[in-house]
Amino acid sequence: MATTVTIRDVAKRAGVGVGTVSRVLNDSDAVRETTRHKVQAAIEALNYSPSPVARYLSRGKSMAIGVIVPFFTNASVVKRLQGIVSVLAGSEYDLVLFDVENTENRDVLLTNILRRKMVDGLLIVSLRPTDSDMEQFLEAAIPSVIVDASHPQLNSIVVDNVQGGRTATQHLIDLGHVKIGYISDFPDNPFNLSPVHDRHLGYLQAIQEVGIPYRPTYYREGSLDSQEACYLAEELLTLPDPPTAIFAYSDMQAIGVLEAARDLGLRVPEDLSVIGYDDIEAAEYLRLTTMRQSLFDSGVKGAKLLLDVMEDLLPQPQEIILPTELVIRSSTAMPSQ
Amino acid sequence: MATTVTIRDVAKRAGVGVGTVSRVLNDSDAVRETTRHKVQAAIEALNYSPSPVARYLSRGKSMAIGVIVPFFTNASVVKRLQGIVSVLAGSEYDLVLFDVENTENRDVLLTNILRRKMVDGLLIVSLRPTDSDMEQFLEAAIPSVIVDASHPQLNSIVVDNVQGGRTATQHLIDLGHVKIGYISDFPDNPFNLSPVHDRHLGYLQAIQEVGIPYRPTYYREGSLDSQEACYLAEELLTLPDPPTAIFAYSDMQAIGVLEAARDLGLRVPEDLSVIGYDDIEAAEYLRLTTMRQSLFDSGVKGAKLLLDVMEDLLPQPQEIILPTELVIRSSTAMPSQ
DNA sequence: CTGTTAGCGCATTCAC
DNA sequence: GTGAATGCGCTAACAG
Repeated sequence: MATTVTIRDVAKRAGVGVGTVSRVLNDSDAVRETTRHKVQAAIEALNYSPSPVARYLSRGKSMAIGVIVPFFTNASVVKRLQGIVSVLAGSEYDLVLFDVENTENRDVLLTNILRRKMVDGLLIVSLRPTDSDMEQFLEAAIPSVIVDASHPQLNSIVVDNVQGGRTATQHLIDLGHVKIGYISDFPDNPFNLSPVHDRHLGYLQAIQEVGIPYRPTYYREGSLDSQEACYLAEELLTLPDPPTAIFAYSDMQAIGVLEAARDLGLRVPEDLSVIGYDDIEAAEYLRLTTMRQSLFDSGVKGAKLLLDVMEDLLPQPQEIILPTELVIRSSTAMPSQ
Repeated sequence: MATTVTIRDVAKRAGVGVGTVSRVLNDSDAVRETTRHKVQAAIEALNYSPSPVARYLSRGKSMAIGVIVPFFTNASVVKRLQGIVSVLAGSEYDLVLFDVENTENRDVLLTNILRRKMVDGLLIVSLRPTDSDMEQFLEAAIPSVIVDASHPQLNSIVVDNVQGGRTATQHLIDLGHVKIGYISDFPDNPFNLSPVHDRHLGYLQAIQEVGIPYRPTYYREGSLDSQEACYLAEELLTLPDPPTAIFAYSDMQAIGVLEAARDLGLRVPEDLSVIGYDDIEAAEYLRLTTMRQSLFDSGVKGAKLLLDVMEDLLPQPQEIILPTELVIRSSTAMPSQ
């Protein structure tokens, strides 16, 4: 039957004590070769492998890393997660995935994970801990890294979104655009305020730098959803004096803008320039000009940093800033007139 | 300090025994109201929550569901996973994610997961267990469900890929195409043989049904990667007598075909019709005609089935067949001449 | 070097 | 109803 074989069975079979078996399991050096072989033979014979759970209970380590992601349906989040998976798969840690879809959910999750010490390390994607969260963090003392958000007291992997927003807008300006619309994510999104704020700030800085006045009518906000962005873009494009270029907060939204243009019979880039942000895969297929932030790489870097922190317990919170890069494809060009 | 608060602390604080605390934790009915309140107060005061690990050890359940996915970078796999996440997030189970990138990896993983009983249930995506795996499955007796693959002895969620392949090809034929290329995944892919075989079979059936001879030159195979598919499509399209339509095994590959057409200055659908399979999100943006298989839904159904199996221990392996649907967009049309 | 023992935190009998 | 004792499988500290 499937009657679990325990360390005791192995010990008996090998004619040794459980302590010895435990030693060879954790390859302690203090075991005679002959004994080690006997034990290993017994392990083979019994087809034994130790229970990670019991090990955890006894040792206080779960050998698991928790990954908290918001809106797992979001393309850029998935891309970051892929980076995380790629490094964790090669580690000895299991990856426990938590999806956060709303704020209540979020709080409960964080509290449980932290209090119960369910994991040895925590990777938080695109979510900024509140100040009250921080107490729990400090209390739980679980090594953590935030990807795409930051907190002074926590390790984080970020990009300079102000700069990114500036560069994107600057690209449009360089092309000769003056009437530049901006489609944003909700800035009061309870999850991850800074990137949406920063990117918009970059946009503002760029236009103000060259003396383009800010036109509130050119600003729209909605969720990270191409449908909704499409709708917002149509609003912008049917204005009496519509923008000749639109900067979208994310590629998903830029895709919505592209659809709006198509629906309205506008050619891109002849009649309308569109620039996105992220460089998700679809951006390439659609030949969308965008600000690339190394999504996958942010996951890789975050996971590696976490692993480091878990080993050395680096005392100082690190903040790694990843570069951002303008990728010019075929969705931006000079305004037609 | 972060000194974990245990059930014992709660018991002491409430002036009761640990047994009683345990009872209210698992809301056993056999507890007096007043006592229950005392205990709950203590729990609140101490900010206590039980350790899932200890609970597991004592009860034999890990409260975790393992999800094994191959090539986590694959868009359709991600989509299925999203469906799984959406239902598991609402359950009391944690989701432990395992990524399989090669066959050795795969075997080790499966063995470990099964032998160690790390999880209470297992969801396997797009991977078919070998016969030798099956021994382990039966031995471990862990409730399992396979999504997008099947095995007579295991629960599974599948689509009829032969039918899907037929329908896709038939659509091209109905449009008037005769010279129909096919770009496949590797059929000797060690992971998931049947869909790639089945879909091609559907293609063959469809053309033979109407008397179109099979032309081996119109067949190419490569990985599920748009780059590679692009290359293969260029081979097809630069043939002396090139196909007027191409059926790609997956949308990702169809996207590669689209790129090849663009590189070659071919208009889609005027000069070339392209049909994909899956209906991933990008397919919509690109207005790609494709065979939709409800990726997300397959994850949802799989997770739900697993949950059911874990509760009732349905003895009979279920096989749920999901429908497939032709989605006509703008990448297919009549051949130009 | 190696056997024995005492927990890890909780669920579960078993008496009271 | 409720408290005390036992065990889940393993590690670690302690003798020998």
